[in-house]
Amino acid sequence: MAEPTGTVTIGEFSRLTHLSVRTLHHYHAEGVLAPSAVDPATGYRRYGLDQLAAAQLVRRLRAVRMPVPQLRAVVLAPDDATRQALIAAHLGDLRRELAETAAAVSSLQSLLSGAGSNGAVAVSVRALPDLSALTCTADVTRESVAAWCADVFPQLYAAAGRAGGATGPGGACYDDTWFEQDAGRVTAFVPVAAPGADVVRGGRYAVALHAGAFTELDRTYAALGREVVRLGGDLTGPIVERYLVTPADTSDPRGLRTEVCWPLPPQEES
Amino acid sequence: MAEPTGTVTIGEFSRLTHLSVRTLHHYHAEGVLAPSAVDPATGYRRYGLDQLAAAQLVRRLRAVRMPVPQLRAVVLAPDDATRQALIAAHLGDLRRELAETAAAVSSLQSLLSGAGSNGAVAVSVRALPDLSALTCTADVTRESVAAWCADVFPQLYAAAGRAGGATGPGGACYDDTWFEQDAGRVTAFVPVAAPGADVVRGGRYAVALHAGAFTELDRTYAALGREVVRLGGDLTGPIVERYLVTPADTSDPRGLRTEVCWPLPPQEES
DNA sequence: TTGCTCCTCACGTCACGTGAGGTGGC
DNA sequence: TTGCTCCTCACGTCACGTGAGGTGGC
Repeated sequence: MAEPTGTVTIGEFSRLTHLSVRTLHHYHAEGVLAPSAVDPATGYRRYGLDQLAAAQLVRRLRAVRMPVPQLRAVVLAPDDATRQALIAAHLGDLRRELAETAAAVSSLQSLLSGAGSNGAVAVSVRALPDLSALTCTADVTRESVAAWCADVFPQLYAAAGRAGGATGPGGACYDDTWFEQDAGRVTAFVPVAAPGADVVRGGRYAVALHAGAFTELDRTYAALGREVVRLGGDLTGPIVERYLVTPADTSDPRGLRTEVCWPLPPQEES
Repeated sequence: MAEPTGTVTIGEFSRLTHLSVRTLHHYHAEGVLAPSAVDPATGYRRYGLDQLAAAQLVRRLRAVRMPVPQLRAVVLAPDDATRQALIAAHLGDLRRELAETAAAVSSLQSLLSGAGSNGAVAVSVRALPDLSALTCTADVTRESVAAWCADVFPQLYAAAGRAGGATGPGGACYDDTWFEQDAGRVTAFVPVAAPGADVVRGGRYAVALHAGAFTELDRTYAALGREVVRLGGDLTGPIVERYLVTPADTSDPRGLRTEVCWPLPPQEES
């Protein structure tokens, strides 16, 4: 009893869906919305009226910025549960994106309002001792580093507990290219007294205490780096962050405390 | 008494600002963040530490997706008031964008929940008479059409009042390419009894009543277009929308009522 | 002198928009 | 037969990322 559904040209389908002809070409090439028939001689496309529902869905998913490959996965989904899961996953991404934008806006406003501006960051010079510590090293990108830390630090602290307890706050070493590339080798560590542990090399460092969210760290980095230059440093070498108050300790980003340690060249004799 | 501020290489500046070297190259080429000096022999760039503040601002503005040309306008702004105004304008754009995304999400959800789905749209066939009306025609894009209507309809209704009053709801004719190109010629009209007015041509139309926000119109268009095809129409010719309940009448988008009229070919004799 | 940093092309990405140049359908 | 629609390249957009291939600085 299914009504035979008619078929229409690409121009007509364009007017029905409010998708441009070029966009329909694109979706055909990408396998997102293939016409129901293509004339083998002329290449003319015909679309079925039963494709209108899919076209509406595609239009709305693009309106919420779903990437085309995911779009294809949605329309090719074998069943409705899969489809719903893909869409829900994207809406989750979108929610995170919006939260990041909101955070970026307030970060911008705090920069403009000049809160804690211009050298309010105190920088000290310290000789940090070698530390015996439990460590974990991996190649991490900036966008995955928060998740990686949330995964690895509980494990390190648990292991430290079994080895007699942590003897100081945990931290991480970042290859200096990490801050140029937004990706690279990171070593997380938790200091312990156990003799068999790894060693985190100490040395002479310029140290600044950062109070607040990790997204604001660049302000502390800039102030600290300025001092490093003044002290004759060349801004190379692995940077150490020590997490004094972490997201595991407080849910208020303003309560976070992070020590940033930038290596200095060995002190000259004078 | 100004401290002489040192200068650093591009790699060092990259580590200080968390902007990649390639990004700094790009901002130099675009005139957003030019280095304080370029070695004429080698092309090596040097950045001043006094450029750190500008770099931080640029980084935050990009984090809220300000386009690079606007970025340049911000850093080149002659005074702080101009700068603040440009930033505020962008934050306004951003707010509108977020509102649109939120609307698109709820539109998607209403599509998925199947509210008013599958042919719940009633389509009737009517012969519309020629109308004498006050009109206003312009080339308008989809993104500017709401603002254009909000501008032009009050003027048309005011003029209609001086001409004896509107004799029916206002509306607009859209060239059929408008829905393919998202841009084109639109004629807004308000019917009046006055003899000297323009004439909006009538004819045989398939008509559907759309209840709800304009962003949901594509669903009514699809259902209506399906009927037009069934009735032998070829989906060409100018489409008429008549605004029975407009944003000027209600602040609840669900209360909006729009009649969509798609032209049909002249009735065949049988 | 050896690495390391820096340089300039130049192509790739993403989702289409925009002609260019040519052909089919009524 | 004349317009109109449709077709396929192919380049442009935007903000960089990613090598390629070569040179300067310590």
